Amino acid sequence: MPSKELLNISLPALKRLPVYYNFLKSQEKEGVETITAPAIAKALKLVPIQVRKDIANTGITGKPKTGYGIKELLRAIEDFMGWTNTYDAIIVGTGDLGRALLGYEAFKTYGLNIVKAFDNDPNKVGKLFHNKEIHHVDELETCCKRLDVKTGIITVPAENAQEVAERMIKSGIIAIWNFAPAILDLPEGIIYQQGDIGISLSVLKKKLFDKLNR
Amino acid sequence: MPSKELLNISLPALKRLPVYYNFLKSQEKEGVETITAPAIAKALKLVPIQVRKDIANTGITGKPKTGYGIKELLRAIEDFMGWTNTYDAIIVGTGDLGRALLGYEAFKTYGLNIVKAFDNDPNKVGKLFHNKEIHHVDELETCCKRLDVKTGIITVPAENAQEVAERMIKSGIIAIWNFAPAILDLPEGIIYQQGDIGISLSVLKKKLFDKLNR
DNA sequence: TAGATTGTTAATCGATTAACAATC
DNA sequence: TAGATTGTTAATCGATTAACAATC
Repeated sequence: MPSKELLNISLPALKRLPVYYNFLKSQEKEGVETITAPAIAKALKLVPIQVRKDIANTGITGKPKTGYGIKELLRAIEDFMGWTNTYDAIIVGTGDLGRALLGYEAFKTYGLNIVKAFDNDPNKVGKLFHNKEIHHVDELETCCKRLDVKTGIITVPAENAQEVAERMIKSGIIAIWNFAPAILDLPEGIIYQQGDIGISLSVLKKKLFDKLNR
Repeated sequence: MPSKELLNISLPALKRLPVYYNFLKSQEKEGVETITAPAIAKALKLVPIQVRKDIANTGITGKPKTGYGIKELLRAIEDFMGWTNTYDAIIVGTGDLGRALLGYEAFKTYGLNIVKAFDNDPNKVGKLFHNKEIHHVDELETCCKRLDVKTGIITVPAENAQEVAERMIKSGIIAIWNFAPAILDLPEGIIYQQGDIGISLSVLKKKLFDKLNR
C-alpha cells in the first residue's frame, strides 16, 4: 500500500519548484526584474504551459505580456515550500557523506539547520567537524527530546540504518532523510525521504548504457 | 522543449528497480531463494501489480505460486540497468561532497569507476584522497581524451558549474552528473542527471512543513 | 491598436491499477 | 485438487499539454 498523499501539489511539480528557484536566483543576480513563462521554459527545457501551471501552485499571479516579478516569485516559492520556517535536524553517521552534509551551506536556503551530529565511533566523539561537535549516538534520545528535534538524517552504512531509524523515532523524530541504500521498515505517519544517490546514478548510467548499446 | 526519451521504461519504474535490488540483496543475504511480488510489495509499500509490471521490464519471468528466483532477479536487474558494464568517470571539484563521492563504495555495484579527480586549487593538486590523486583542472581535456572517459561528475560551486560542464564536453564527455544547484545550458545529445540533493530535501521539508501547519 | 502572455477549462497522454484466464 | 500468484489485456487515474478568451 502506498502511503496516502500529504501534498496538495504533484510530486513532479514540487521537485521542479526548487529548480525554478535556482534559475530565478541567477537571473535576479543579473539584475533581471521580471520574467515570462516562455523564458523560464526555454532555460529549463520545459514547455511554457507547464511553467505557468507550476507557478500557479505557489498562488502567485503574473501579468500578460510582462510575466512574473522575479523577487515576488522567489518569495512565493520560499513561502510555498516552507523554507522561511527553519527546522532543526540531527545527523547520525559522520563518514565522508555525513561530514559533507554538515558543511552543506545550501541548507540555509531550504530552512534546515543541523544542530548535532552523532556517531558510534569513540574516536570521533568529541571532535569537531564544520564547527559541530560529534556526540555519541547513545545521547541521541536525550538530545533530540531536549531540543525538540523533528528531523533526522541517516548517513550510516546500510546495515545500521534500520536500527538508527528506530532510535530516531524513539527520540521523537518524525521526518527521516535516509542516505543509506537500505529499505527501512517504518511506522505509519513517519515522513520518509530517500536520499540514496545510487538511484540518481542509476538513471544516468542506464541512459548512457542504452545510448552506447543502441 | 523536453528532450526526447532515451529509455524504453518509464522513469518512475526505472528508479524503483535499484530499490528492489537493495531489498532483494538483503533477502539474499538472509538465505531467501525465491520471493513473490506481494512480498516485495509489502516490504516496499507498493502494490503487487506494480511490482510485477516493474519486474516484467527486466525480461525475467516468475512462476505462479512461487514467485521469482532471487538470484535470477538480481542478475536480471544488473543486466537491464547496465551495471555489468563498468564505465570510467572523472570528477571535478574535491570539496567535501567530491571527496565523499571519491570514497563511495557503492559505485562498484552500479558499474561506475572514478578514475581521476580534478580541482583548480593548487594546494589540493597532487594530494591523494581515497587513494586518488588530484589533478589540476587544466589537465581535464588531455586526461579524458587519453582515457576515453565519457562520464563527468560536477561537485564545484554553482557559479563554476557551467564552465566546468563546457570543459567536460570539450573533453569528450557525453554524460554529466551535476551536484551543483545550477541550471546548465548544454548542447543536444548530452545525457544529464541532476544530483543536487536540495531537491530531495525540499520534498521532505515540504511534507513536514505541511504536516506541522495543517 | 496589435501581439504576446496570462489563467482557465478541456483534451490527451502515460503511468498505475484492476480484472481475469493460465498455471504452478 | 484448491488456492495463490503469475502475465496480459483493459480501465482508471493523474499529470501534461492544448485551446482560447481575457488582458496588458
